[in-house]
Amino acid sequence: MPEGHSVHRLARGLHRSFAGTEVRTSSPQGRFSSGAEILDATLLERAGAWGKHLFMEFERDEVVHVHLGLYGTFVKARPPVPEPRGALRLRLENDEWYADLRGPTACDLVGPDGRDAIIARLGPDPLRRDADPAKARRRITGSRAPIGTLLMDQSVIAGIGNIYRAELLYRHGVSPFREGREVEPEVVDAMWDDLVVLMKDGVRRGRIVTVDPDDRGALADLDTDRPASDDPGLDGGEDTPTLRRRRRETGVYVYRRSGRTCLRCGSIVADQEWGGRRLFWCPGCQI
DNA sequence: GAGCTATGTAGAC
DNA sequence: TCTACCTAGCTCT
Repeated sequence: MPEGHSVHRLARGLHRSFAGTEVRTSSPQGRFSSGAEILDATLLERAGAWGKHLFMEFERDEVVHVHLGLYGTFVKARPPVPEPRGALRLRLENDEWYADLRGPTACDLVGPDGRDAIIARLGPDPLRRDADPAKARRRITGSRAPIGTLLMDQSVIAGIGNIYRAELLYRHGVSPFREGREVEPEVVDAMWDDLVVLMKDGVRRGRIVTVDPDDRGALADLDTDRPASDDPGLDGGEDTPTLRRRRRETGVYVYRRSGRTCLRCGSIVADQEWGGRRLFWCPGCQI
């Protein structure tokens, strides 16, 4: 599910399985046929991510840029390699692994200059060691745009999506409608530091959890009639539809919890359509 | 099984 | 501002 943490996780997985090997490439769907033909049997040197953008760098300065968009998937598995089905944009194969890319917004051969041009449009990425949070602070505290809009702008911070936006603003008590310049610089810095921790945790878990451990039981009580402590395996291991649902419900404070009770103040979590996306916030806690 | 919804962006108009 | 992308999890029947 493509917010920045999942793209980084994906890039690491592809790097581990394909870097240093000659990769067979194909585009059964046909929409990346020319690229797949050029890349076939070429050495993959590295895979990496910047925000929600994935880059696979091959020998001879060939670079593939992938953006999963809203519902793209890139799934890696061990052979036997199944017959292609559906709209399979790109398949990577070596002797140990194969990986199938479906439904991306972007899958292009861009070269080093194209990669650099894409990165130049992006703001600092909290998951990268070379990130400069001062750039994000300057963009936010110098803007009249609402902080809820700024956080989703990938040129301000790369990798945040709708969930991290909603949860980060909640955790810091900031209304999404407050102008960027009205948010104190020390609050922006605290939000950045928090985001680094949350997104690293997201990479490790493979899912977004923003609720502090002490709050999880209380939130589960609000969302269901049963205490969370009755549910071993809530934090991993066992995987059933019920557990998946309860993990999602207890993993976030406000995202897709509209109409439910805020854990901290008892207000009803609100939502509205805003800039083409659904916005979730607590009118009591976030000012 | 059908229908709905969504963690997003690029490009056309 | 609208549409394409055309997946996959969830809810309802």
